[in-house]
Amino acid sequence: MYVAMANRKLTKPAPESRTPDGVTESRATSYDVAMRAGVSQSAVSRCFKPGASASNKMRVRVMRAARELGYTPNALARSLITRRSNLIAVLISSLTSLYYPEVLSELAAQASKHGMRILLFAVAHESDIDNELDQVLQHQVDGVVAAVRLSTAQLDTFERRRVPVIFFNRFLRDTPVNAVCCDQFDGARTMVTRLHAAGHRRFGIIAGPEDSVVGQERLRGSLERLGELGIREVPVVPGNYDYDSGVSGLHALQIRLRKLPQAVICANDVMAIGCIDAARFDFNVDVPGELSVVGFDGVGPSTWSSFKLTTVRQPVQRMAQATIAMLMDRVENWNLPPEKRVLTGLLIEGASARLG
Amino acid sequence: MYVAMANRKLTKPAPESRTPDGVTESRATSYDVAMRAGVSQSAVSRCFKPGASASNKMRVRVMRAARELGYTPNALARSLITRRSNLIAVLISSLTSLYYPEVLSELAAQASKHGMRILLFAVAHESDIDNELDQVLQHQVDGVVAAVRLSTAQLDTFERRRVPVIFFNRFLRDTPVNAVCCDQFDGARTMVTRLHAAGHRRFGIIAGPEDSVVGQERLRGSLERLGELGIREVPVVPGNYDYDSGVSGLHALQIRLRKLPQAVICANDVMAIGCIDAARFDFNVDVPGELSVVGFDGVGPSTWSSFKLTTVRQPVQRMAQATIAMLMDRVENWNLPPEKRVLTGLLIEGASARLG
DNA sequence: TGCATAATTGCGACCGATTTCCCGTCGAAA
DNA sequence: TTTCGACGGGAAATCGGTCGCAATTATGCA
Repeated sequence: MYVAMANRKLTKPAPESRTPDGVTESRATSYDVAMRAGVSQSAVSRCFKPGASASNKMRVRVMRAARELGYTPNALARSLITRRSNLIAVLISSLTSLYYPEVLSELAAQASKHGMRILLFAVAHESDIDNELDQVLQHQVDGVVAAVRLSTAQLDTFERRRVPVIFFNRFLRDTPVNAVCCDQFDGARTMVTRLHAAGHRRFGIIAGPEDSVVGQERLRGSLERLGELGIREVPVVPGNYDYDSGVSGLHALQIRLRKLPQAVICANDVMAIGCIDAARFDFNVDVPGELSVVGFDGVGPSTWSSFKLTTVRQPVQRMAQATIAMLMDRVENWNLPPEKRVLTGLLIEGASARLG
Repeated sequence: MYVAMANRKLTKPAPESRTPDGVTESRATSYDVAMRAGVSQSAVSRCFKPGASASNKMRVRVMRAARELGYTPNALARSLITRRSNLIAVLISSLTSLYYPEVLSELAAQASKHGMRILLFAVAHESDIDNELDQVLQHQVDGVVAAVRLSTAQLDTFERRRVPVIFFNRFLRDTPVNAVCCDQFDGARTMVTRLHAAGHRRFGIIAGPEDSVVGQERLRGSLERLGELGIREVPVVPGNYDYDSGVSGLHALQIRLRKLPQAVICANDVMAIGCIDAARFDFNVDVPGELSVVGFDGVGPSTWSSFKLTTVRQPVQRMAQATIAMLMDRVENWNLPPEKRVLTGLLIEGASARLG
């Protein structure tokens, strides 16, 4: 059997931290393990690779030496040569919302199943994105999950470098991209249909930010269906997805209409909750008795007794699963054609709207 | 001037993706940039390092070539040689709570300021931790922020590898560790003092999980102060931090006492909210008129009009800032002694408790 | 027992940077 | 015009792994 690393470059000075007994205080490398086990360095590498050929005898020796030295393979070095970092960049904007943490949590769980880790990029402002994207590229991530807007140019840089990108709940119009979405348009139509069937005629809408594709789809779907049902001139007030804009949204609607509408469609749950609170505490109006309020997302607090929100719940878990699955497919096989997977939301008949 | 990389290993086959004009379809390396700019590879490296010496002339040439090729330095290769990954591992348990996403968001923002990225480890079950820790080590993170429990053994593996660990809002008893905490004990005492001063005498407590140091501190502080004020035999029911256990907690207290207490101290906001809802909808009792309910954390929904929670808000932003600052100090200088930084929570006088 | 075949395992190139060492060049002082 | 120091920038070692190739050993079968 191979005895010692006689041919190891002698120029390498032993680090000071290396103690006489061969147990290093700091990180041990595969060389150290090899030396201690009396095998070659490549043998150590093989022992740590599941499919590789290695005799049982050697495997035992190496593993023992590794344990004694507290050896852990260096993922950086591995990634450098294999060109696989096992890292997924997740680009996310407002982690402070109620919705995204749930998404992130599911993404992390799914990624973990595939042996991937998540490199988090929480972008506070849209302007920061370019800086962050540069970091994404530098870290050689295997793929990207984007829950933020990306320009065509930004998308192109990933395309050129063959880094697959999956959009989560948003996409670029007129560009073939990979995306997993919940069908906001359809969800909004369904919601309107139900409200209309229950007899509501005077509607008000608190929309999402203009730059939110999800919000715009929810708005489009609502307006289209309302139009089909013969209801036009629906007042739409802007919102930015937070509680306060739900509150101020209802006030704005009341001012616009000179009275409250019968039903308010909010572009997300948190605004719907704000709207309910405004109705109850500012206008002293009963929900759903005198006013129906609906939202979108199905976040945790929507089920709280105070709200029992009528909403369209997004199948976050299935969406995350689909996202990671699509991403992994494209990590393995760069050439797969762009694909959009659209899941359907589930209408939750809470108690914040009179549904007949 | 240096003309071409004549001495570059000729064994390296030109990748197929490399097009004649030198613009690669895939990733460009510093060699490619060097070749195009007509300089050595080391020169390229220097141009990308802020402090390095390089003439203006060269800098311009290199940067132009880099731009043309879409070159981005490879962080893996850099980290391998510099032994700095610029990665911080964040170990977090339940991202689905209302509190942790805020923490994560702040940590990410602070880390970004120091040029660090966050490698996210969302541990679903305590049993997964060892697996995840192995991954943490493999990825050569520069430091760890732990918002989960770690055993002494687990902490030791980091210690041995000289990876600094900062605990966030928890710590190991009787072990010198780095930690940033909010003074839960003190916060609880303050809260009790105020409630007592307002005339409350019959208390109930909905505690956190037994394995939550934070929850136990809040409990200890509450009980100690209550004892000092002459109030003993306070009923304590267990909870697990979620809405439902706030609801069931109040029911349990009612059963235990055969009537409702005057004030319920909940180990966190979400349970307090559940408790309020239970009071209102299950017991038809007015909060704070007939029952005072208080929580801890100061999460977003605590300020909603439906709850206006009286709570002790944690200075999350300052805590995150302190955490990252401590971590970076220890990344630069391994030898700094263990330190605990304890910040004080802020009592928010909402409207869920009668405070006199 | 002998030879063909299969299973191990060592060697060395390579991934893409950083950094030290060292030499050539150029400007300034004499 | 000559000398010396500062500065610029090339060569090469290095980080810690992976993997193709070839050599060596083990095994199978007649």
